[in-house]
Amino acid sequence: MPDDDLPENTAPANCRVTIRDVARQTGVSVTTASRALNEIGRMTPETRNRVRAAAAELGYRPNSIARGLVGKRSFAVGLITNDTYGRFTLPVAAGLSSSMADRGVSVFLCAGEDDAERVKANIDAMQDRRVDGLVIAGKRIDRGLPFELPDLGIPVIYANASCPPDAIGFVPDDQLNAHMAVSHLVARGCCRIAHVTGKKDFEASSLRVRGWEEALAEANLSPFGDVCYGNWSEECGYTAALELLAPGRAEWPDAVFCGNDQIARGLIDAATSIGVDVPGDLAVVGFDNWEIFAKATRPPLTTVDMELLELGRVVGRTMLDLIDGKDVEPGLRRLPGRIVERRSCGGGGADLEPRTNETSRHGGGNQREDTKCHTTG
Amino acid sequence: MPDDDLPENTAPANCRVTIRDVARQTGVSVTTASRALNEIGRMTPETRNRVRAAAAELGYRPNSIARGLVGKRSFAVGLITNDTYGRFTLPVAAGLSSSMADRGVSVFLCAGEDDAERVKANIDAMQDRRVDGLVIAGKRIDRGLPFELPDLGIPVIYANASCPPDAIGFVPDDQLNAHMAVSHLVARGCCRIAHVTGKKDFEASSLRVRGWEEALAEANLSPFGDVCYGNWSEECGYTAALELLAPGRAEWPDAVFCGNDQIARGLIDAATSIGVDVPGDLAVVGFDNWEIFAKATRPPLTTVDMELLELGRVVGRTMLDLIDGKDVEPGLRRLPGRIVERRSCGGGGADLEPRTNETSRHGGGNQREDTKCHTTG
DNA sequence: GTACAATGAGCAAACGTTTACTCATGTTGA
DNA sequence: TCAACATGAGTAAACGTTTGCTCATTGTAC
Repeated sequence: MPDDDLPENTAPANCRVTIRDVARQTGVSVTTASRALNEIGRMTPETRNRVRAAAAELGYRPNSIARGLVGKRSFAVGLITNDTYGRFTLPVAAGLSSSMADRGVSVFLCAGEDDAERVKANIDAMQDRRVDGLVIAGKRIDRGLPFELPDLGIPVIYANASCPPDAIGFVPDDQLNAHMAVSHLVARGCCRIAHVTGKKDFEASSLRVRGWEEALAEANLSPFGDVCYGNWSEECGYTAALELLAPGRAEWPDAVFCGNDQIARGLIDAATSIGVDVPGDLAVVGFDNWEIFAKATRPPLTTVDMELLELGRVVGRTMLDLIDGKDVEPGLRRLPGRIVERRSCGGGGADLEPRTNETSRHGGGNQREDTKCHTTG
Repeated sequence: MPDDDLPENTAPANCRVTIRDVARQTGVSVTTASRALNEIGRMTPETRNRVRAAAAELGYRPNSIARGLVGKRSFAVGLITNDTYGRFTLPVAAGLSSSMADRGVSVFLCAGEDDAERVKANIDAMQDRRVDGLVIAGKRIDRGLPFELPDLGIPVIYANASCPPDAIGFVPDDQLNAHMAVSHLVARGCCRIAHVTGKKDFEASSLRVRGWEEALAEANLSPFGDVCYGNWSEECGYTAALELLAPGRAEWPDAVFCGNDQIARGLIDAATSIGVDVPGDLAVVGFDNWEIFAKATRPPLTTVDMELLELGRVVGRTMLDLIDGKDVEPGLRRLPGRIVERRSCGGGGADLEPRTNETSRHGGGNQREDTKCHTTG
């Protein structure tokens, strides 16, 4: 005959303790146990504490699957990404994951790989799992899903990707970030600021160009020459530098704002190779704060950090709000980054290193100090 | 009065169609519908087809949560990683995800961030979700979890991380990969092959050193000088090159096997800067096939690809076997990579680019062709 | 002393599947 | 002709929670 009215638990060792065990141990019903642990319902503090104590003693942890089946929430979200390389997605994913984990929400990682069929299959799988929300993450702010997303009945947030008009999206504020970078150069006395960037058809490029122009205009300066477009590569920075600093030119730039850190790297290498001192003769600011590049340049690179980790966290927090049913204004939000100061714009950055003693083509002086800046004003 | 004996489905639009709907539509019981769709049990082909048709028509997709509750499987695995940067984890994760996705298994991404508490919390969360298995991924083959993992009652696989004696783990075969890289140099006629690598206390370093020695011994060659250890950085490659190629030396190497692509990058830059032609005077092979570096060197870098994506796939397939109850021999498996040929060892690689016309310190000839190789045999 | 509200707790249904059993209906073999 | 059996399909329990409802008890106001 059984000791209790509840059935014996004869489960094998690997089977976890359920709320029934807690209830039996405490001598209350499953209902009461559930309510005690979820801090809902009315009951004697004494009962609540007894249930809690039993749960702790038994090492009870609620089964998320069962909870997900009965409740409306699965406490999981899906992250669909086409960025297999992970350069942009991973910080976003890490931020998302950490901000969700604190609230008991887990993240499914789905590698879409730019293949529409695969993405569809992943989204189906996420629906089958009844995820509470979906994050679509990309590597380009002007590229989104390869197809229109139907109404899934769950919140969707686009992260670092383009999103439909009425959706909710978060991207780095490229224009503002560029503005910041250029203003940083202006504040350090630069007035002939060139811009070397990536492919022209990237929205990121055109926004950064606009930020460059805007910051210059704000300082009553004109753009130094035309924008040098390239393919985001180190080589294109190298080539652009040789052109910008060609001996035959009437005028040299005193600073270059680069569209990414690789370009900056190539540009600094080229400048150095022809005797132009960075930052003495030429200040350089990069974009991305990709440390593997930014710290490897001589001197280390002052650059823009897009704060993708924080972007991921914001996406996570917003998703939690949406899941909680709070209203969130639709639309695209552009999040500011920050300047990471190192040495390539002069001054002392965070990564102080012994100065190299390269001879400057311009006599080692800081050209910026010697030359009158003409303004457009 | 209801049209059917089954209750009306008055669910809102965002509520998905259940197996009851399929059963009702077909006029069979839920049991039969379930069996028809799962291809089990006995029934008329006609019945089975009718159920299938109804399911397709209604767009029925089984609810993974319900399925997970009743079955022993949740069709999900957890991926715990401490590699926030993602350089090593992301290919592994992508491979894992893709090989699992084909079998209907999703992957939870947990960013552990080297914080034991966080990792524990993540593992708890995964247990609460009743995952079918756990993958512990790392960025160093000689570092694992910050604590001993208790018996979870589910399969655990370590990927690119150290694992306890009786566990199952997969790592790149550093020794073999190094061996391949050096043999590649030997096959191209090099005989004074130096090795510049990262930190001495990394197991990856010592294994690669061993592979270097082994391949040399196999070719009856002696190591060229001592191993140059560094911190995996570009700068350390640069410095090492200046030392190895110093004018005062009695003998110069005719090849360098580098512990990663950044080192190779620095080394090639240094060599080029002092007039040593790569690959004319010096062949260089890297490690990692990190394209952003391997393709940016002049000439593009021949290097070792550790095939981490494939490693992830193998981990996935093994995990599926384990979940299916198949026996897998415990222990650490070392997986081979492959050489990616570019231009830094001579010959034509995949990434042909116009040759630069740098003048060689050694007269532009290929030193390797001119010099007798002394052997240890 | 009665009516009524507040309190503490339990019953049972529900979530959407899967699956061990049961059962009616042919079908076969002696 | 009847037992034994194969077949096709259904019943109901189970998975581990949550939650709407009910109910006994106690306290309170009239």
